[in-house]
Amino acid sequence: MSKNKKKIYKPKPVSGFSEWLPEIRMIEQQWLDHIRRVFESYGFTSIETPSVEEIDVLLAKGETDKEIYTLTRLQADPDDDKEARLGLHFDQTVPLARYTAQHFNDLVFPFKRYQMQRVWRGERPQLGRSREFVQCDIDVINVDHLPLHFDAEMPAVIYEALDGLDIGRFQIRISNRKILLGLLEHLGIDDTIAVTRNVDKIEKLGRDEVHLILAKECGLSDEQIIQILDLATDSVLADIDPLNDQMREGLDELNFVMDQLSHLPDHAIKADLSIVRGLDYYTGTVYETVLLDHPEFTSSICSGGRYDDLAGSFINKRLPGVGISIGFTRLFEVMQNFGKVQGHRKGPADILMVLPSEDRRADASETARLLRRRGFKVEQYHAPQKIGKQLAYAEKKAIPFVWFPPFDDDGKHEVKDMNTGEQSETSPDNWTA
RNA sequence: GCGGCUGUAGCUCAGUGGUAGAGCACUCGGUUGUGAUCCGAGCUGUCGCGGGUUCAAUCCCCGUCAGCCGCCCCA
Repeated sequence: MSKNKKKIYKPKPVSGFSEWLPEIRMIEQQWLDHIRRVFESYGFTSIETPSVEEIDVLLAKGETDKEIYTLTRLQADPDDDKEARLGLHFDQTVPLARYTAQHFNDLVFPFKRYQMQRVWRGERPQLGRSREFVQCDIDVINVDHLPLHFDAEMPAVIYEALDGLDIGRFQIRISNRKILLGLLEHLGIDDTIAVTRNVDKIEKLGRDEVHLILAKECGLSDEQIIQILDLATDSVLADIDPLNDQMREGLDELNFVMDQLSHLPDHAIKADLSIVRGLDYYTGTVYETVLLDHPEFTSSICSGGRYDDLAGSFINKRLPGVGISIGFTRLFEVMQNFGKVQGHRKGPADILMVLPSEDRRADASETARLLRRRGFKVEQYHAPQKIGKQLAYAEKKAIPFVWFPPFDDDGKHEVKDMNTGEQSETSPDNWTA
């Protein structure tokens, strides 16, 4: 006898693309449902844009360092460049800009929208950094002018959204780029991107290390650096003297936002001038969020900021906006890694309906329907196997109740609580868990 | 994109220059309508892939791919 082996493709995960077992997925859905409810409670409306955009759209803001996955047909003629070049979106802000410009006449401004979709970046994956991940974005966009109140609404929404998840304490750190940029202007420093990018690393590398980098890479004098680092690490806003109008404006805005958020717990909100975000399209308020109870994970799990003109590349209108984005997959994956996400239920069913025998199937189905109509989630066992087997199935799937319909015409309904082992007579009309 | 480490069963891993093992998981059984424990039996592998050295390679050498970690960047 020869083993007639069929060729099987050994399944393996693709790095940076995660998938969960049913019990974990159930928790992920609960988290997403919660976030969605909070977003909607503030009046944000849902949109969904395609996974792909034209490459030209994705690059409209001149971002070249993002690793974009492109989309081509396997059968495409490699010499045929007439095909539209498509790429998977790497964030939800660029699609939002395109969407807003495209549907400008049909949208109501200020346009408050939320978007919870996957995005793709061709990066090297590691814990908290995937190549495919879900972001939960909220943004508000208005025409010409966007009131500063919205800058304060963002952290308020995010606080509620994150507070409902089991992630321990967290801190939303807020700053305003105008403050540091004003100082750089005052000091006559032009290469603001390099400087801000390094100031952003103060917490990670320490003040001294950043000092060295700024001297070496940006060619700043000790005096300049000390002024910059003093500002970035000074957390008492009232002590800061504005050196020009830009700084004054930034300080006023930041003070206003902090003032509006005074109802939140102290630890959850902090003005932190070292937060500047490496991205240069933010023009005012900026946000970052860290997990206080898990300091070993230092990256931000929720960031964003204000931009003066979202869709300038797509429409001849000035559309200022402010937005913030929960790095959902990052957060979920990291919390899983810390053992904080533990699935118990392997399915949604509350009740497993036992099938006593084939000729009792109609009766079991009817009982199940009755219970479903009363709002219970009921799964029917598929075959009239031994009761022990049916119970073992409920046990494995962690279904909390097992329902025994009558085994014969004179029988009674019984229900068994799988946690306590207790079993008692009942009726599908009035049973409650 | 750069650097370090690692690839053996579905999972966690052990092992040897003479083509492999444990635990867990999975399947079946321990007779009637009741799970978690226990006992018994069974199933599972191109030892990541390609080449080299050797009578002989899962083991040694080279390459390659993949994964993990750090950097870069960021959610």
